[in-house]
Amino acid sequence: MPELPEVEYAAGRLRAAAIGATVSSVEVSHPALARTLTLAARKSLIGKTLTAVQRRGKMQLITFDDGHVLEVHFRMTGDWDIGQASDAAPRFERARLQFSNGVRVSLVDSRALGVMRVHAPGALTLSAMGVEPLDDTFTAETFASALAKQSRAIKLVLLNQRVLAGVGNIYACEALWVARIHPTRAASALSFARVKRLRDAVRKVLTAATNSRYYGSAAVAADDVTWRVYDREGQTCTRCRSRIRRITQGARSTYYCGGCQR
DNA sequence: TGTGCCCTGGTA
DNA sequence: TACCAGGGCACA
Repeated sequence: MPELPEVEYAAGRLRAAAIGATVSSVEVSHPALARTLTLAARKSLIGKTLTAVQRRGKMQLITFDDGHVLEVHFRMTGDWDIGQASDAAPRFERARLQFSNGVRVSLVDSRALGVMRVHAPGALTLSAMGVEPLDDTFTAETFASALAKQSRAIKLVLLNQRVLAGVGNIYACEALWVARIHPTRAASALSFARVKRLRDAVRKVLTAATNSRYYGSAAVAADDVTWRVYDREGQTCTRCRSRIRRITQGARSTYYCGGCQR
């Protein structure tokens, strides 16, 4: 599922295909998406030229020459399918942006949980979002300060986009494994040494995924990368040979090693 | 702070 | 055929 590395990769593909191109049509083919990408919103993009694609957390912010911003969140199963106008519609196509240069950008999203919405010039505010984990501003000190205010389990805090923007279930599990931290530990109870280890681990797993040829979780489909703990319930930990366990936190599965994550 | 909802393809 | 997966949000 798309987390920070996968969204960054998708944003890069969109940049390469559509920066400088002008929107000729916007179509929506799923009622759930039409609730946020309304007819008026779709019309507001017609004739506008795409000038930038930025990523903030798991969001893509697509800016047009008049200042309108198209916000896109892939949620669970979203992705871009980029091709030509003449191509057959991809499977699970939920929305389509057609550009005057012939490029077709389709949101494909099997579970249809993805969100697209348009913000008028200057209307978008992102102040509630947490720090970007790959930014230089994400230090052990700032992380420790943020965690000190959180009494909830560290795994749940890692998923909180107001604390850390872009980390999802997979990389949260993986980072906790790398840092050897038990997922149910209260965030505020972590020592500074553990916070530092976790900060480094988050950056390590995200950087590794971003640098991977297959870009993180996309590689799972290609069978080229296996996770250390995620989706490995009952299997053996590659570090200590203990059994990988699965628990539920916040209605999501958490995988961890019962031996080396304390 | 915890739970349920939105969604639907894949899996048991 | 029933259930599971889960990001983000509303609500209790």
